[in-house]
Amino acid sequence: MLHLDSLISQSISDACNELFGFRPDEKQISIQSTRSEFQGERTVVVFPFTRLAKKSPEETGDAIGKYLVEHQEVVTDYGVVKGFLNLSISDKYWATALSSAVLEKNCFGLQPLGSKPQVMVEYSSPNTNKPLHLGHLRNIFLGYSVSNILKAAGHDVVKVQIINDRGIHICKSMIAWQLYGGGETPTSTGEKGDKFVGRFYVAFDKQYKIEISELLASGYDQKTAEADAPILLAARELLHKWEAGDSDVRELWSTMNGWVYDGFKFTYTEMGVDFDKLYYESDTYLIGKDQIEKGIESGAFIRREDGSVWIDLTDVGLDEKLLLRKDGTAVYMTQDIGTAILRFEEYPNLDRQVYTVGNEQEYHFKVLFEILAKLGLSQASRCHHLSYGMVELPEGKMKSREGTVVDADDIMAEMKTTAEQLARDAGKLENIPEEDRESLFKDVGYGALKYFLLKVDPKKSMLFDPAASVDFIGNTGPYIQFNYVRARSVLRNAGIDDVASLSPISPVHFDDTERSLLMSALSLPGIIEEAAKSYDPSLVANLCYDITKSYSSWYQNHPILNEEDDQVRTARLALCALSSSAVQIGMSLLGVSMPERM
RNA sequence: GGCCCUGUAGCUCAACUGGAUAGAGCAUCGCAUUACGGAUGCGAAGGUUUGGGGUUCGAAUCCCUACAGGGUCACCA
Repeated sequence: MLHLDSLISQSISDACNELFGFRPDEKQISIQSTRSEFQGERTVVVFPFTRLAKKSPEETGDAIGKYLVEHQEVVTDYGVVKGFLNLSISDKYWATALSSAVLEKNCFGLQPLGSKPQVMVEYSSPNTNKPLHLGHLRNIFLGYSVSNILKAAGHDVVKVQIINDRGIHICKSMIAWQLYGGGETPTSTGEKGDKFVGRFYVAFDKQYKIEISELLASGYDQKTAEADAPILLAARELLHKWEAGDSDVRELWSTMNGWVYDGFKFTYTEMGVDFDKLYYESDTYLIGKDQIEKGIESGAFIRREDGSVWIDLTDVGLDEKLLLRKDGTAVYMTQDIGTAILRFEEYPNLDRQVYTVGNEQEYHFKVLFEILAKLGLSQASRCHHLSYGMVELPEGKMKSREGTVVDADDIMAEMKTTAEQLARDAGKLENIPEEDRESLFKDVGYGALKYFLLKVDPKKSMLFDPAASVDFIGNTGPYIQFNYVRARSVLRNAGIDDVASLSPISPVHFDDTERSLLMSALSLPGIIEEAAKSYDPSLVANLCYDITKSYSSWYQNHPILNEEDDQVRTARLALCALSSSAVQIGMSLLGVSMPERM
């Protein structure tokens, strides 16, 4: 909410009280931007008051408008159209709002750290056997950005990742490496560690399929063939040895995981994201098992005759769910229970926990939270699944089998090259010093990618069109960066070192274009708050675009440096400064860095 | 089949959470350049918000229903 709106809202409440003898509650007072075809900047919807005021919408609006002009100095004029009260705001208000926003400089819209409770955000948490792909990019950028936004809104944020470093899937690539690896390592082959291990995971799958079809040919039924394929049995054997602490198996396990981590680390650094703490499933699954034992004692869980442990959630409309296999080994859910509990123990001040995980796991998290509740843990209500939709390609879903998976490292490299190519085509290359190029192309290329993935409402599935994503015009990251660069250039040419020196700003006349630009930029604090509440970076992305579009259009026909009237010139410089810093702050929340030149 | 999500311009997305004549970008067509950075700006065209009911001052938004698409219901993670 605009600061302005809270002033107006208060006065409306007073007006209703004095004129009609009732105070509307906050939710009834709806203030929005005035449509451009009408006079004024803010519009109040008066319908909610008409019943209690016992007057027609027009009369009600007129009475409130009159009251506001008399009692609220920021309101200079009003007009009533149907049930809508349009308010004109004084130049003086805009000037002071601009002044104080400019004074805040790089902190505009940011709440003091720790003014809100501590929140933990989990994101990324990839399968360690598969290289990162496009879907992970959405997850990672989303989680990182939500963390930034929560921090900006004043929360103390802990960024974490759960590493699924144990389990049957890991054993699959281990057995494949033992069988076909011939002792090679990422160093010996020159491969990126995660890709190297991923190759063996694929090799496992290939062999597994061959063995299944052989078994089928010799008369097995599908289910038995899938369960009894020799290579799968070998992987299970490894899992047992691992759980028993066999030292050879553990050593191979930690070596191969090390390769994967090295590979991921490279990609994270390239993306500019980081974590405060890593949780490893191998450390938390035992806690989960303990909890399950407790749950059996308390009667929340049931142990069946074959030894497997289950929870019955049919009473809350879910199914029965397996918690421990009959051989006593842990499943995915087991460690998730342990991890959730461990986190709240380790961070006693933790208010809530946010899991950034794709929407295909909505059911899983529903079950998890329900289990925590059945265990009698109050944390259950403080867990939130930040669910996001899939990224689809023009030709449909990504399928590894069909080779349509878009690899994360590949797409990032491609974005960087495209940035360079476009700079060359635009003839901008010679203006950029050699030593700055690498980081500039990363800013622009990765910026385009991050913005492209974050501008869409997270919960919706989205289409990734490679051609459109590398486009640098229209609603794209580079378009925003470009206009930022131009604005910064104006400020440099004006010789402004410290934008705070522009304040105070005299109440010059602001025209419509200026008012709407100003309103856009001033809404940053409210948008940050809203984005933090709804875990939605797209709100911030869209605001950055709005500000940029307003700025660009304003810039086209409002001279700044060439303006002769000193007061107007200062006001315009301030507007330029505010717009650019608001955009810079917003984009940084998305994890996009803004170049000074491009 | 049960449960969950989605359906807005040719395409990709918005719409301040129930507010005025549903807005942007791309693509198409047209206009503007002695310029503080044209990787720009302005305009035209493009809509029965999947169909049908309902709720009310007012619906893309809430309810019911039909249809279409996706997800999920593993001793996988």
